[in-house]
Amino acid sequence: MEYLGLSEQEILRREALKELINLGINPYPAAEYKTTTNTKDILDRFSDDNLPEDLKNVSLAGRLMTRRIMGNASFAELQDEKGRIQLYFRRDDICEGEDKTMYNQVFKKLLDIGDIIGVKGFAFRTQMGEISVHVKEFTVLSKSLHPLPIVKEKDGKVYDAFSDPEQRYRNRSMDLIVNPQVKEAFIKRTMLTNSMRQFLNGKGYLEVETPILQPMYGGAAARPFKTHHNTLDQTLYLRIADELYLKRLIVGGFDGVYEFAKDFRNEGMDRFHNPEFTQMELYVAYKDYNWMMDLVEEMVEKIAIDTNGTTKIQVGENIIDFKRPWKRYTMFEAIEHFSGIDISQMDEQQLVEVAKKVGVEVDASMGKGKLIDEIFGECCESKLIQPTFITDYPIEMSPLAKKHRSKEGLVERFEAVCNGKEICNAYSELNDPVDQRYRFEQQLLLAKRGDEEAMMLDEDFLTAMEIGMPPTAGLGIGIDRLSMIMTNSVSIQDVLFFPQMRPEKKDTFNLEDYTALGISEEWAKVIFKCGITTVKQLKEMTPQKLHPVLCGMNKKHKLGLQNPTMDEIAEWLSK
RNA sequence: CGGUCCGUAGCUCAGCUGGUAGAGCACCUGACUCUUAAUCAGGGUGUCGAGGGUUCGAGCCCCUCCGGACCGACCA
Repeated sequence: MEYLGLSEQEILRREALKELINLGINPYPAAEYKTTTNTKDILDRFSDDNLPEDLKNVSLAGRLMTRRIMGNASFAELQDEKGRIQLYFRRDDICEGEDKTMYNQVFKKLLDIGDIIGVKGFAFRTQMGEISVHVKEFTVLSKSLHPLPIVKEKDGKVYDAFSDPEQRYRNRSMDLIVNPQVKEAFIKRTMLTNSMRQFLNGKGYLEVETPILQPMYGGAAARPFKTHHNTLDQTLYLRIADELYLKRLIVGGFDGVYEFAKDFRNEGMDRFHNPEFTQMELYVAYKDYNWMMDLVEEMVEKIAIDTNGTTKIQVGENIIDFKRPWKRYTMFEAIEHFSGIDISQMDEQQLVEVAKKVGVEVDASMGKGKLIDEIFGECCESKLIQPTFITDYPIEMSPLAKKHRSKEGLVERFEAVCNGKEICNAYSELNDPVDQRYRFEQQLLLAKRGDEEAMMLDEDFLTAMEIGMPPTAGLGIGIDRLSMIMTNSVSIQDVLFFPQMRPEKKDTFNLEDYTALGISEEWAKVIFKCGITTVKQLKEMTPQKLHPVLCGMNKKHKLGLQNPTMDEIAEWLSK
């Protein structure tokens, strides 16, 4: 009964599990398995002439990935976190006495690909020249009941790769086991954050944590996820940014704070967007955006070297070079450079004309700033492959950035664009509480015009600013986007372990529906498994049709149930 | 939300003009004490994503739905 719904291979593995237990072998032992080495260590340190002493007696553990059985000797491959190594088993080494069970039964019959075992033995080189471990003793550490995809490789060419994106994302464990390059991308992502953290700590900035559940969302233009706190009987939002909290800490007297923040935006999903994503935000007192540009260049250059050993990164068809200094354009310069149109002196009506000309869909809710941003997006962004700073944005788009020190209508803001996508966003932060209140009020006007993403007015934040915030430079840098570039990934899903997916919809089994017809629990499950998942479907059957189906299932899956008679089935269907 | 494509065995995929579900690997039975995509001899293990329709007959044609990928919209 318990095997119902399982494939042949899964049933066989469960039977092997029982057999192991019958032989007195615990397939899931509790005790620590002491290892002395790992696959990579052996391969690195092996020497034909002068084998290190400790490799003459090794203990290591991992997952069995292939087996090549040749009667009384076998080769297998063991995979651990660091890699793979070949194992050599001989019956008479595994079983010293007359009892050959450990080899003939346990190794040959009861182990499967995917099982986790520990082995003891010695390192050696085979006649064909492959460094291997000659196994003297093995221990089952975890029996695998679910078959793995079988991926074969020869001369660097991979056969039967486990490549279906849906399967891979839904079953990331499997993906990581059989696709080593997937693991590498995630290791690189961690190297990236380690590198960034090290850089920031080295400058003396303090890593902090601020609320993810916020009574009011702000710091970015986006739609939030909304939730509710029962005790407070209050609406809370998952943060879309942590900017407004980090600035309160600057007000509080920390001169450099940063946070690796999971942010949440309730918007579309595509290969550049996941509803939850990671951003690093940094605020440093007494600095401005020019200073911050230098910091970003220095930091990202270091990250490229730390993750890839070079400033030149292959991304798709392009080689992107993060070596300092990066190109810098003002936004107006960039638009003029790529489109030949100088919009720096234009009014809103003229901008509408330009926007239409370059192919932007214009609607009434768009202010001057939005129009300029759209024109930039259309003309420039995708053409900026090498890391480039775009500076001096229109004030309407940037309610938290300080007015430009010399250019009317602009703010001291920059973005770094790379491979056609924004990777960071930074300002000389607005610290004038009067101006900040005015900017929030302008946002409210935009909201009235229909801009769904206009910011809310945050009184608590304004109070903090009224206490007095030092002049401050702020930065937000997209960790997922940067990881995509550093790992040459085409989709954000390749740098998130568990990207958001729609849940698989499965028919739900409702036992009472069946027992109400006088069907036993066992047979109800069988009927459900046959694909008759509703009572309505069941009623449409005839006893003549159903009887052989059920008896067939019973026989095929070795359920050992008493087959129902035709009359019994007729009775179920008649109720 | 719109367009294009996809969903068949544990995995990768084939399946013609509608006519009894196929291959490789995996798996099962057997052989083999240095193999490595091991090999050799046998064995097909499947609600063809779900539901409905057309038809004598549907994996294939039509409709609806579910899930996914890509492009676009939206989203800094």
